[in-house]
Amino acid sequence: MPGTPREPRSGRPTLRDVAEKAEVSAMTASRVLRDDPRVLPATRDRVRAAAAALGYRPNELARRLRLGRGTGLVGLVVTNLANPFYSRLALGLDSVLGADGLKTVIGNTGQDPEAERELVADLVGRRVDGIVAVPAGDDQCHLAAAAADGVPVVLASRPPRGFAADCVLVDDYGGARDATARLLARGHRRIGFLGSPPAVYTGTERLRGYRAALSAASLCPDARHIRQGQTQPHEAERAAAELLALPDPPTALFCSNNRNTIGAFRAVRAARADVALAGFDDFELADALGLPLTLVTYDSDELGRAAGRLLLDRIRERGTADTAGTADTADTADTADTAGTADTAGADARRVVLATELVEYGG
Amino acid sequence: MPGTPREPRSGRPTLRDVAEKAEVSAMTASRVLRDDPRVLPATRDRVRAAAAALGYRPNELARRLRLGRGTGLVGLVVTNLANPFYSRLALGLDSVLGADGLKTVIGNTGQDPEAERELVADLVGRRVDGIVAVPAGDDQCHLAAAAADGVPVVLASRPPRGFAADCVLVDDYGGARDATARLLARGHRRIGFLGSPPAVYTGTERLRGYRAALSAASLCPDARHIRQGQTQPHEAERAAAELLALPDPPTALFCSNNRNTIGAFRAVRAARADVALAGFDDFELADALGLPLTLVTYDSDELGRAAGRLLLDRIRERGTADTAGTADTADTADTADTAGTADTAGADARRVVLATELVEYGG
DNA sequence: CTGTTAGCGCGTTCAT
DNA sequence: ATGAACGCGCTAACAG
Repeated sequence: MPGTPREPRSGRPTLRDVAEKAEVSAMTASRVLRDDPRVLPATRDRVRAAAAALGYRPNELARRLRLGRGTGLVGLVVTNLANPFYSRLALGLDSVLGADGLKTVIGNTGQDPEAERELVADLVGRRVDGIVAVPAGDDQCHLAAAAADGVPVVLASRPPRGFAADCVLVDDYGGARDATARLLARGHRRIGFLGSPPAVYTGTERLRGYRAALSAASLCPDARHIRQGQTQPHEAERAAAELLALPDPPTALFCSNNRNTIGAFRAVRAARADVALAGFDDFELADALGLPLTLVTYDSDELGRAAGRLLLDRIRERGTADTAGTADTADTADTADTAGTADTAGADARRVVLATELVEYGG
Repeated sequence: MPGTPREPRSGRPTLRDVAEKAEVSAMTASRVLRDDPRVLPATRDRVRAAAAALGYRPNELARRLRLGRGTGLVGLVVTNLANPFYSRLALGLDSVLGADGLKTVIGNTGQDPEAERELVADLVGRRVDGIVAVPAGDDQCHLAAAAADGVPVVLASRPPRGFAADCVLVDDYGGARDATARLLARGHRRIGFLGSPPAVYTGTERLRGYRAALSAASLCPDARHIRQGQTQPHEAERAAAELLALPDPPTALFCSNNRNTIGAFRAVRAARADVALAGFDDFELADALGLPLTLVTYDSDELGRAAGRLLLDRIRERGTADTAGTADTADTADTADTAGTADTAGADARRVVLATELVEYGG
């Protein structure tokens, strides 16, 4: 005979084990454990006892496979979980998903685009019910592919490029503009900029905001005062130090994220320079640095929660829509071949933008 | 007829779809996609083309179910992912697991013991291949149950209570003792203690270390100078302020974690008091606070990596051991009833302890 | 109320 | 080199 018939399976007790022990069929056991009412109380108790004795836990995977309702898993794709920004995102996301019985699978790419591709492919293979991603580079083909495969995708902090997907953004432009404007209002005229690599969406948006504020004040930003490309505080510190060493150094700095703000702070303090500091992102102890600091803040947990809500909507949408095709009982057989084109029906992509707020520290 | 025979299934293309399109049997398609060599190159190409055209992705879940080799998922149970301590743990863990093709499922309990129970049960139901946990309270029954169910469990930062499991710890006692000893060496005699609730293992171990240092200097710690129970910086700040307001206040404070250190720092600065500060856990900007600070540091990523390695060992162990029972072809049927007792065979529980180091900031 | 049949998507075993 | 049957663990549909 092909399969080994009734070998004492290695691992955990199965539904049939429970059924045999309770001397009922697997079906009855299944009903009991699913709290199906139409079961004789006596039988129910026997089954429950058997299950308890065996330490039976239903195999959620097999069940989901049978039900075809998805895995109850959502993939989270980020570059660096150690960054508080991402860990808060993860937390906010998980809190919303968890309330709906979904679990979050983390995928840390460490800035590697190739790792990101593989990760997304792996998640799709695992049949996650959805993906929340903060893509590292500007190539989002893998996400587009996943979306085309019918996996709901939500982007956080960056908009989709080249395909349709929901996203939740921060008001990068407005926040940066307002913070820069505040420096201008204090009389600063030479304001430097420290930011992430140009490929990073948030960084360039914030640069746009910075430029807009300068333009509004009829100022032309000095190209030598703009430094992009710093990812870590020590890189930012070095870049800031170089700006401060210029013949006519800036009297204020705007930093496009907390890594750059912290680096700039160190440089300014080391140089004992009288330079005003402003930056995007709040961070712990920002108020304790002994330097005046203007920060653009926002609710970073809400970023994750909003992403979670968008995703949940799409997941539910997919669950109910099902076979709501246009033509009914179509028998034109040759159309079957052209299947496989994106199934991104539903409503158009939504975009949530989180407001920012300016706070002043130190002084 | 029962099951709807050949309805155009809703979701994604399946192996059979590929097979039909390539005009081969499902088996052949399966072989091609698994790179089985014994297949005619021509057939192989047809199948590959069909798969590509359909955008086919093998269902990893169904595959794993069939193979019975587990899900490739590992559960991580922590109280607060927003705390850098836990996010680094997650990162270190995921880096080790990812190299072996395993994915990490996060479970954030938010200090709620009940949530922790449910979470662990859910993870077991999902058939994770293992669990890494930092239990919140001292009741670890749920973890013990999981372990008894045959799921490898590794504890991080706290030892198992009431059952056998691998764990990776930090040298809480030694680190706290050394830091306190350094304060003593500087001439301090009244040293306060700020720490987490008594139920937290690390907190009480660090308290033990603090006490040991005092004893070694023939000092008896003043009970009024010991404050446990602070979880957040603002609670710690308040507690520290109360210590500083005492008739004969401590001239130095030892804090059992970074939440307490940060709170204490704020209190000391607010009071402009000349109080020396020491604490467990490093944190960003600790060097920039303008106050001398002695910190007990350790490699918090390594905590996660070590946990990952321990877990991987156990998972592999379980994979190979399989049916290595003692008796062969045993037919003594009545022993089947007593199944369900812990299967925690393998080697005895291992315990990894991470070394700590003292660093001095500020000054 | 309970048992039988069938199949989710896949891979192993045996046959051709 | 390819295909048929069977089962992983579980449940919806139909009997009885």
